[in-house]
Amino acid sequence: MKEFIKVMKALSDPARVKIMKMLQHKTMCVCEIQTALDKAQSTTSKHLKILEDAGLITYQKNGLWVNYQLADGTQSPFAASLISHLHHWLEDESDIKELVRLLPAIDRNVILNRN
Amino acid sequence: MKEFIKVMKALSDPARVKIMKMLQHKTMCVCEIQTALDKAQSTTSKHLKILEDAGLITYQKNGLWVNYQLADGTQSPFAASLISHLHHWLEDESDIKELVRLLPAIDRNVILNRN
DNA sequence: CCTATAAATCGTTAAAACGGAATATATAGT
DNA sequence: ACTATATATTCCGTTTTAACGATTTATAGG
Repeated sequence: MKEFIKVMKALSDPARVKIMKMLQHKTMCVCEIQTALDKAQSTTSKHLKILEDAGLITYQKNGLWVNYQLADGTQSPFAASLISHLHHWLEDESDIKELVRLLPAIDRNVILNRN
Repeated sequence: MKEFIKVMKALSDPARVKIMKMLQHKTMCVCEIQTALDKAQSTTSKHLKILEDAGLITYQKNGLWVNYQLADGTQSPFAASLISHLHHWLEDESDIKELVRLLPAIDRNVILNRN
């Protein structure tokens, strides 16, 4: 029950759902996700932790960067099912479509003025 | 998005998940659900309203009684999907199994000392 | 070792969620 | 009309959640 509640709670916040929808398009670092959500860095980091604890996302460290991606669902059957459904759910929502449209422009090198 | 969040939030509380699992076995009135959950009447009533708003349950009035049952999911595709998954999800959880085991003994006539 | 920097954690505040007691509503029976 | 009663709603205290700024941690590079 706890595990189920954890997954449901994790997906009960619009910012976290947006993270899931973005990660279905590409792996992203914290600063990229933060930019896309337009939230503080600490806020973004906490949302990511909640999703990770629920088994919905995973990360790989690469130097200073932490790259987040969708989990494969092996941690939790509930997470697995919802990850799968989310691939088609909310695709027609205008805010999600807008978010996805802006995704290609969101790049860590651009965000941090490098090239 | 709002509709999705509403469904997820509705299923983010153990008491409400228990209600869903009980209703998959039988239609129940508020006083029966209240007894099973061991919560105050007002609390129970509020949980039911949240589930109903999310399209997860419906009710039929019958005199003084209000009989709640699982929704058919026509109100929301998210609700439909989760109602369906919940039929097999959590079946092995000990607290759910105990709840279901006690269900046959929970009867409005017994609760209200009649007959 | 020192500096820079991406991300995580801590401290605090405001808003939302949950709980129960008390009250209101609605319907059945007299 | 009056009473009884099953459920809904209101009010209020408590707990949880989300947000941000500030600080800490961890790693890369000089």
